[in-house]
Amino acid sequence: MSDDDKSVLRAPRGMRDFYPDEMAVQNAIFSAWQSAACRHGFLQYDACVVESLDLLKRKAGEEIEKQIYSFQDKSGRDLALRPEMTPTLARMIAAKQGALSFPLKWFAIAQCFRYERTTRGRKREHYQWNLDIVDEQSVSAEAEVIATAVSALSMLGIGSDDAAIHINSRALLADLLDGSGIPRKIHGAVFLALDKLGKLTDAEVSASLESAGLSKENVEAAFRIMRLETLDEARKLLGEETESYRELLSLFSMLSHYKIDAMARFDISVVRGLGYYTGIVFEAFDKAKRLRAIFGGGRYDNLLQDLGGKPMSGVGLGFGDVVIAELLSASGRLNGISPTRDLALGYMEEAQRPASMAAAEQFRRQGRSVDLALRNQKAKAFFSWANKSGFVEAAFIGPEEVLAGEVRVKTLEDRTERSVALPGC
RNA sequence: GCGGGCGUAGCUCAGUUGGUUAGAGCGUCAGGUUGUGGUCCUGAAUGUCGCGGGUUCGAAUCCCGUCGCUCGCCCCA
Repeated sequence: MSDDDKSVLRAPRGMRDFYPDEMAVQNAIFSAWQSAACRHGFLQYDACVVESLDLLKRKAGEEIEKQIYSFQDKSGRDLALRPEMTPTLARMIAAKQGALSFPLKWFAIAQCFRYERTTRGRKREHYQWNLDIVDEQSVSAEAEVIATAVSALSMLGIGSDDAAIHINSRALLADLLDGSGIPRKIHGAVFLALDKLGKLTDAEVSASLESAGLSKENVEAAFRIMRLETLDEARKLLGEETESYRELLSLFSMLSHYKIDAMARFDISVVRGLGYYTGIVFEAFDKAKRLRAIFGGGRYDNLLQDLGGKPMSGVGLGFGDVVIAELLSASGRLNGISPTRDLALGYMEEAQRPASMAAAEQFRRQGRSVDLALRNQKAKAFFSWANKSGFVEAAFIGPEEVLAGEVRVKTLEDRTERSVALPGC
């Protein structure tokens, strides 16, 4: 086979196929997302995967723009595969802002595309669970969104031993920086430095801060802020209880009422890259912090007005399928997940096919999932196949069964059998 | 965009300082006589050794290029 022949057998770079075993895992994740969202009163929506490039560009920086899968349709329209769901959500809400009742709680499971180098935990295509609460000012929105995500994690077997939610507030950071006399213009540089703190040496970080325009005193102040470990320390540095501080305090209190405060912690280093976050931001990580963020999100204030809608404050959360699948796999929680195979039905001779079909139909009316053999086969071959395919039960119909009007249904795991009457033909 | 590692059977990999028809395990399929699976035994199929070029009497092995995969960095969902 030549190179060309082989490459046509592979999915394009960064894109994924889901064979049945992998699809079962994917379904388990989707179903956890879906039922957690429903339990928390979110309504599902969906939208087209293709968006107008113009809409996506409004929100994206130059760097992100290069990573958008864009193309022209045959009439020359500039279109793109959506890199995230939020612009679409904002568009849908802005278009019907007068007709919708707020605050609204919506969720979507959206396939998103990003043209970039693939790495561990990051493909060019992924599914992202999006939770949004729009037009609610209070931190109850943050609490609800976080609690919903935690609920999904717990359905997948991930608890406080495995993951932690790191919470911060951009507003609090801004207050702290203001209080230290660091000009607004260069707050962004400090946000960037926070992200680098573990990766670069302190000397390198302070050098980059200085080159961004911070004075020596500013850099020292920035380091005092970046070293904060608790909310209480932050309050002391602020010298007063700012609104941003009280919001965080209130959020932690709400999380404790949901009994998920064990998973939550204040973490000054969480800033999130996305430009549109304005208030509280959060990210969930595996305990060992070996993987990328499991989910992340925060409060945005300007999203709707940027699209020409009425200003509304919202909270959003994005939870991708790739990292959680890696975490589940690393912690051995995928072992039990495989395609559901209920009852296998086989028959010895072509003559038993009609009776087998009638029996299959009877079981199916009872709501069972029945895989009826497509051709007759030997008993040995049939049971061997049924066993390795992971069926719960198997039944084999030969002349004797048809004559007796009865078939033995065998439970494969313990080899016990029970008799079931065949329907009359 | 920058840097590291790796491409041999469906999968995991051996393959000695270049030397005959390239191997193992797992998996798959078929058999071990009469209609019941996980063990065991026997047998079988499958590779232009990623691709192209070069060096050589001779290349899976050495060199160059290329494509692909992968892991970091940058950035970010």
